[in-house]
Amino acid sequence: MLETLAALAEPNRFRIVELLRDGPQSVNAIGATLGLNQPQVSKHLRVLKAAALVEVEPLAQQRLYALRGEPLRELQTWLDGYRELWEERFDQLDNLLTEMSQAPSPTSIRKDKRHAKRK
Amino acid sequence: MLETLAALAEPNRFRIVELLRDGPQSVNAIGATLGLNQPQVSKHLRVLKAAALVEVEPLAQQRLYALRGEPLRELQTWLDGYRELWEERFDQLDNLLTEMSQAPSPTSIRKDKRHAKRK
DNA sequence: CAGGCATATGCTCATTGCAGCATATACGGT
DNA sequence: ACCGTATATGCTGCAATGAGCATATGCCTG
Repeated sequence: MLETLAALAEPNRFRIVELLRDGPQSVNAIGATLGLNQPQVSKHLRVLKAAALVEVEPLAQQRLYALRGEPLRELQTWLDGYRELWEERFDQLDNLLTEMSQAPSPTSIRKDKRHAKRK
Repeated sequence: MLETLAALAEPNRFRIVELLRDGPQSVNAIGATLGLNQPQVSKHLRVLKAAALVEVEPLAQQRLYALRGEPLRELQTWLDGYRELWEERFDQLDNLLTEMSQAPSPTSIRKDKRHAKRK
């Protein structure tokens, strides 16, 4: 997960991923499209491959890099655990503040109350 | 988007986000839970705030940091554009290869993970 | 099998980013 | 006003990382 995020966080790698969304590409094709030098493309692809975000298929002397969905799917799954943050209507922070604003003694701050929202 | 990814890609920040999933926390509470020094927590929170992943609400001398769903939602939306990669059955790479490989020599599927080391 | 194309690797340099420590600032209680 | 608590900021050192350039490796074709 962290590896996926780190791989995607780099601007050029992000662009590569977006480019590969439309189908596999050769290293040179990627470099030409994005205006990157070939060695740099290879290095970025190496990182993406280490993160399992791409797979390679040699074709003649070329290497066709294709996007792999699995890591992205895992990201999706992880994000699903946070859906409640925008799907549900109640604002945790506001609730908490409203709740303790009527509590006169702030010395005893109980942080966890009913925030356990099921997961 | 890139900022969101970069913010999440850092291990400790990732842990902070996961921690804040269960509700707002003060800086010290976060540090205590995750075993981080206070200054470092503040710095990480700064990055998270710059990425709009958290919001602050001052309470007495404390600052309560709460998770914001919006950036995560945007990530979700972005990922939705890649759903086809794992939801649909057809494999783009295989299609492409089959299509353009009228070359009789079968592109031998040898998945050699190790690069040939230079001698 | 020599030569050329496509890609990978090695090296250096510059930048970035995180951790640690010290210190500054904000706020509340006494 | 003074002190303690809570948090933020500044500075330094160090490790990681990306870009550029040169070069090695792999593979096809004549």
